Amino acid sequence: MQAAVTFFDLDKIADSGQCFRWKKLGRRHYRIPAMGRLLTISQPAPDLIEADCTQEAWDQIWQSYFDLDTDYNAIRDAIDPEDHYLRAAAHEAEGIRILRQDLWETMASFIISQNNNIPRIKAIIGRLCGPGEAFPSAAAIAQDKSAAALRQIGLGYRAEYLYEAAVRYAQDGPPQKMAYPDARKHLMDYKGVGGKVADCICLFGLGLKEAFPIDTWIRRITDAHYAGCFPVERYLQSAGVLQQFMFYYERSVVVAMQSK
DNA sequence: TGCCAGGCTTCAC
DNA sequence: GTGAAGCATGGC
Repeated sequence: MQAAVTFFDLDKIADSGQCFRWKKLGRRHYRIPAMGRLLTISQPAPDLIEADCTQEAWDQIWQSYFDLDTDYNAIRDAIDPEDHYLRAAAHEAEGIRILRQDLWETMASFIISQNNNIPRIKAIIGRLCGPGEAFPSAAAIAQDKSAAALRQIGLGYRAEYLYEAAVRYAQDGPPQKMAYPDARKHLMDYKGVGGKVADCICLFGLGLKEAFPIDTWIRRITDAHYAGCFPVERYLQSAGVLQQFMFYYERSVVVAMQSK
């Protein structure tokens, strides 16, 4: 099927550090294992996508996954006109959307992400999934794995965190729908989930855009451009989107510098 | 070799 | 509540 899109760039989303299992097939062309399915999608023109799913599946699953009901142009246009750094970041990051990903996969992935780099996160998650390309459920990890087995695929000290989280999540099931402050608090009750990882889970797994994850990159940005404190109160329902723009922008600048 | 990576827990104060 | 040490691993 085909669909019209706006503010959408597959390559930028893939390179924005929120998803770790997209497989690049070519320019703006990916195989995406997500939501218990496998989608092949390409973007032959900026405002057009082609995907190998039915219209019904697109409407019911992928439209939500890509957050196509949110007006990202409006978010960009609401940026403080005096904030030149943020405006530049939003311009460079045009097309990035916050994916609404499976909650358990997001939780597990960002537990693995702590004090880690993106290529290695991808490699570990690849070994965790194995050849089947399906992300193991919490119950599957709780039953079939052990902390020692997780260490063997490179999780390091995070192995215990992931194993304990799997056991608990398999037992309790996903949390009830909660507002952002409660959801964040609930997630931080998991061992190995601190403020930053909880915010990533809120943002990418629960669609709570108030969440504003502060990692080493965002810390550097806020220190350099915002006197250590980004004005989240100005952007209540979109702070997480802007965080993602800045994260992408800063990293793209550094990568461009390194390749010179 | 030392530093860094989408940080967190623990412990001292 | 804040601050520092320790934590696995691999790339640079």
